[in-house]
Amino acid sequence: MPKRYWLMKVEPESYSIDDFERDGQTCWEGVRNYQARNTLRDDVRPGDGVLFYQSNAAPAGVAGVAEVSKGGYPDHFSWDSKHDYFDPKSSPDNPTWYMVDIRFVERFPAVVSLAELKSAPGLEDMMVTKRGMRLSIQPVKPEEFAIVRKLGRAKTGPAEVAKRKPAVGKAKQRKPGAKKPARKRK
DNA sequence: GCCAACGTTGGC
DNA sequence: GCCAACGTTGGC
Repeated sequence: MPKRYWLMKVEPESYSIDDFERDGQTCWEGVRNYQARNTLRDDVRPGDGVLFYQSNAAPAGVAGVAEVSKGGYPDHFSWDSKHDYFDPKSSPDNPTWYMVDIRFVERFPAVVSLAELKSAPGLEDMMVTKRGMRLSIQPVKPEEFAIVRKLGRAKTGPAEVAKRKPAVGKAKQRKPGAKKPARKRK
């Protein structure tokens, strides 16, 4: 199976690119939509490329790139009655919902906004640019992925303007850890 | 906060 | 199976 590409939505209020960069890895869970579930369960494979999209944000847009580190597996939060996304229909024997793990790859100096995606040549067919598109995981064409990454890398941001302080001592060691929901329900 | 566009639910 | 009501998503 050739490498595929996806756009995954996250609400930064729940889990932002900052959190992701710090954690290095996260599980992307909380999907409670059948079409998205089928994609996670059947199509998403380790090594696939991911555009990390922040929705409900100002501006909404792609904040960076990730890679799938674990393909679809049952979303155990769905049968945890204390969890926000608990679903009584789902059980370990017969899981209704699936999730995947993603690994942090890169962060753009600034977000590639939805408006930019909509006006960029070559992205006319990207699902996320369509009105009313609510799917939380969307397939992305390899060419589209490349264009978005190029736009993101071409950005300048605070990180480039301000000079970075040279790292001192050893890098902070962080264990990629136990998880935080990708999205949160009020 | 507004509100349009979705997806789901449930009465019939 | 239809479809109205309702809850959610998500840009702005």
